[in-house]
Amino acid sequence: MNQRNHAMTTEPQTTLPQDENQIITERRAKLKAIREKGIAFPNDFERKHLAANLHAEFGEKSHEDLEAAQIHVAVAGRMMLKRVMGKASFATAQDVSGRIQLFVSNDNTGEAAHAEFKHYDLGDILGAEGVLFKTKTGELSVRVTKIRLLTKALRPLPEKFHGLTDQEQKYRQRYVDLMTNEETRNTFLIRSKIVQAIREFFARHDYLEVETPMMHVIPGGASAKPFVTHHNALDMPLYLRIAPELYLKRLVVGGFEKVFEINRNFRNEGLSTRHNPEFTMIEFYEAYRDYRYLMDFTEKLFSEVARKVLGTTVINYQGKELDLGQPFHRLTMVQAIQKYHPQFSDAQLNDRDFVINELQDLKAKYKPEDGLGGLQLSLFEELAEAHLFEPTFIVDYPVETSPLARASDTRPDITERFELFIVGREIANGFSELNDPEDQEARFDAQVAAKEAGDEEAMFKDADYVRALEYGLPPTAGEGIGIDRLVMLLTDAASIRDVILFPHMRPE
RNA sequence: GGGUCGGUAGCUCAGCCGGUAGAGCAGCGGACUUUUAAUCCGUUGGUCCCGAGUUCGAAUCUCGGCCGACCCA
Repeated sequence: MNQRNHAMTTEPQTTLPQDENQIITERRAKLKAIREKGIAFPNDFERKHLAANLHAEFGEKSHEDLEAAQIHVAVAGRMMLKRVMGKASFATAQDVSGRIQLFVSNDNTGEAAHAEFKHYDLGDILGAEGVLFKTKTGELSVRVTKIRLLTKALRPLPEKFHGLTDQEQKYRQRYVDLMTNEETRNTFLIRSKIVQAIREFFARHDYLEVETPMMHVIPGGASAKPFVTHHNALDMPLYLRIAPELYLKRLVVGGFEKVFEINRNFRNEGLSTRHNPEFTMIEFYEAYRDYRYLMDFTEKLFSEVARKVLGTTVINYQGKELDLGQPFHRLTMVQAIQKYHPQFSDAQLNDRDFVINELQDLKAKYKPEDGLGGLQLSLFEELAEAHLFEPTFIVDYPVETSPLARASDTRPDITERFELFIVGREIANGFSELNDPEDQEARFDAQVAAKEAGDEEAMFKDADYVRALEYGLPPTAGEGIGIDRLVMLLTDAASIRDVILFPHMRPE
């Protein structure tokens, strides 16, 4: 019965425009001929060598040394370039590590095999065996004795010199982008190294890596609109998580005193060069620490990751230089506003009416019901945020916009919270955690009231989370870092889509 | 949501003061045994994003729409 239900649901499907063309037709005919001769997609070629390893090991050897050594190799890869010259040909094969040149000739490969090779197309995947040698110009190459077509490519590669440049196609058909653009491959190699370096950092600090639910009954831990899905068996709505925060802190309650999770969050918001609906965050929590410790810890993390991945802490972002190895600036919101707008006095920026006036003059978005802190935050976002190019911690966030953060002991209207801005973008958010269950419950109630008053991004009340706090959360500090934005910074990427393999796109 | 730019051959792009579409690469055929985006000769290939309007005639001008990139909110 359930199966019937499933069968009756509409299956998502994609239909691509009819795009057969002369080239594809030609290649289909070639494939048909290959099928008629035998196995068209063989899987018995034994690849023994990678291009980059061969260059590293034998690239410096002389022509004579190579001839004397007679090094037999078996390489495989996609044919990216092809130069046919009658009785001999050159081809460039690309594997995961790089490229190696193949020399195919009547003399070494045989006339029949060479004749067949001439009909191979750019993009085809080849396997070749032969002996290493150096060409006249000194390029390490394989003098091919055997060559086979392993996979016929039916679709042509983009133009060989410019590669794929159309941004939309680079995102939609990332596989084509990856096979043609070294820069794209490099971006995602760096991304992988960044994540690896982060894991190493946390492992060395004795953190436990955990996985908490992606599907939440109550979406919590951030102020954002969630995606909704439906659980059939339980017949109830579920929300894709907007943050793992509340679950990670439950783990600290349970006694895992240092935890982190690197995974996706989902926020049902617009798309931009800085926003993708699913994005990767690391969140981490450590007991018996506060937000000041986190700031120092974050500086260490960023400079270590940069040094490991790029070999330096000095990075160039969109033509401007910054150093992740220097201590980051630390400013309050008011100080940050004054840094770029010194005409405002402390008295003015602490005058509610004055701030509202400024916001109105700037035609800025703000919530009129906000207290001074919330209004200052709106003004900060309007006047200062985009200018914070060098790493800067902004501190003293108002209680009303920080419902999970511990309030200051000296100023009850602000929290022990910071956000880190680099190149004008928010990249991290951390605070001393609110571990007073009664205060937390009151803050949730205030959020619920705001939601009922129409604030779609206000938080839901999570009663079990309050119950967990009632068992006792030790004093704890926690932080989230946007991995995509960090990768943008370290790969000099202008758009978040450039650092996400398959960014969200409107369906074709 | 607003602004700017763009959508022409498989790819990279010309053509856009209206006269019915071009180059390079890729493909196909030919020459060429050390090329490097090989070169040379020949050649196939188009829903000029979609729709409407203006006009004798629209890739080109006008309007509407779709899609994308960038900037702004």
